[in-house]
Amino acid sequence: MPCAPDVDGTCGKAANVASVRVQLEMHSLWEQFNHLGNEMIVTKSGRRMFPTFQVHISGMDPESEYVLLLDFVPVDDKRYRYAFHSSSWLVAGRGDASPPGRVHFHPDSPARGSQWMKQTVSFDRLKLTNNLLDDNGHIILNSMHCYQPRLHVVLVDPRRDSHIYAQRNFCTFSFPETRFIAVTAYQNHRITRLKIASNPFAKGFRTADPDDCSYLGR
Amino acid sequence: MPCAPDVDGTCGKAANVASVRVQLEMHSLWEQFNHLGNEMIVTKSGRRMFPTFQVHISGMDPESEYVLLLDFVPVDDKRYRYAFHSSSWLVAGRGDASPPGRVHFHPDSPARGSQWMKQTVSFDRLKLTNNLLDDNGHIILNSMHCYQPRLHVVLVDPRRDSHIYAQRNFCTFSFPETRFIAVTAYQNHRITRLKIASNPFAKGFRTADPDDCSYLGR
DNA sequence: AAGTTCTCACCTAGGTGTAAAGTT
DNA sequence: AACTTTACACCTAGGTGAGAACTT
Repeated sequence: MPCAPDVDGTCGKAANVASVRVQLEMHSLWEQFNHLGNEMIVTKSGRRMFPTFQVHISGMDPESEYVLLLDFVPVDDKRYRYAFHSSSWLVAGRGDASPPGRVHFHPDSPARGSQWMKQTVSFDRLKLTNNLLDDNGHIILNSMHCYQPRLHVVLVDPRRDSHIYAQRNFCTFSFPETRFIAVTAYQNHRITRLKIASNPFAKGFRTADPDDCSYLGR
Repeated sequence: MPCAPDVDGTCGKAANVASVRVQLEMHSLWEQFNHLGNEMIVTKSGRRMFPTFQVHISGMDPESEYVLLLDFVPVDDKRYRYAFHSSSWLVAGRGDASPPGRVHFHPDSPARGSQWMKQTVSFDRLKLTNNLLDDNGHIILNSMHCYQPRLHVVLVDPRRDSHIYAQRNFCTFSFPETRFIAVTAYQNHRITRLKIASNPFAKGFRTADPDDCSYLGR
């Protein structure tokens, strides 16, 4: 289902951002992870997300330039722990201090609307880290905290003093099914199994167990 | 040795292109290949160059934006063939019709001078093909013809009507030691041996022969 | 005979979870 | 006890020239 922008950017210009629509790719895979309580590994050197955050975009002005970026907002101010006996996440106290807030610019930015719209936009170069001192430009997250990824679409306004209008030139998209808890090691074994079953790079850990293929939904 | 631009772009602007200097990386490796008569494989699906065309750039305005691109000019209007008995290239007649002229934009283009200058700029994504109908954007060359790669540095002028000044906004760099003959299979066995000795992806063909390491120059 | 295409084993480069070891 | 780090085997993805097969 397409997602309408959280911020309405209606204004009189030929190219604005109000008509932009964004659809999450691999929606049903995200739903399966979200249903189990999704986890994403963070490491010192940085770890990719899986599933990858990928979207299909429509409604851009083909000739105008846009910048796409992703950030991660804490869902709450809590620290979590996993209760193995009940297979569930419990609140373990107040959240730790937020690490330096960073954004990940899609490496193709800036690009024209026609470029963004003609194929799936994939944020597969993005990496998550728990290293507060990271200087590779990775996204820094607190382990055992819950995060919501957000996509921002920014119209590059060629006019001088465009900062005056900047508030009208971007919109934000948030897909609740992409929420996850950052971890240094997987807690829920069902998450581990679904990652192994669906991530091509983990094929070496697959068994002949047909349950491993259940994510195919067929 | 830095290479001064072929085209002098002196003009009164704060940022121009006349002061740009470009230095070829892996110069001594290029020299060794050039000394033997360099060959580059072309295939239907596209083949990387080796050595890779890499440069170090200085003299740009850090704040201005530049586009970098590579093209390949025929050195002459001749077709060559390799004489195995004399281990040398001979003229085999007039050159074939030139394929569609293409340029390869460096994928980071456009970028600010500070970005281009802070590390080696590598054209390792560029691929050479002999397929006249290629639609992957690869550089199309005639096999058994000789080519000279050229680097163009284009200043992105933010002023309106910048096309009026466009002729002053680019310069071209040409390194004679990067010249080569396009082939579908290597002709000179010494070129083959030097490629195997110096290209990490050909390590599987290396023997214990110490000659294979001669390119190290030690 | 000369040049091109194709498949292949062998690499580089780097993304996986595992299990043991380390840390607090 | 709870969490993090590290080395590792096993993958994906794709860049090599060899050599056989194919084309003209």
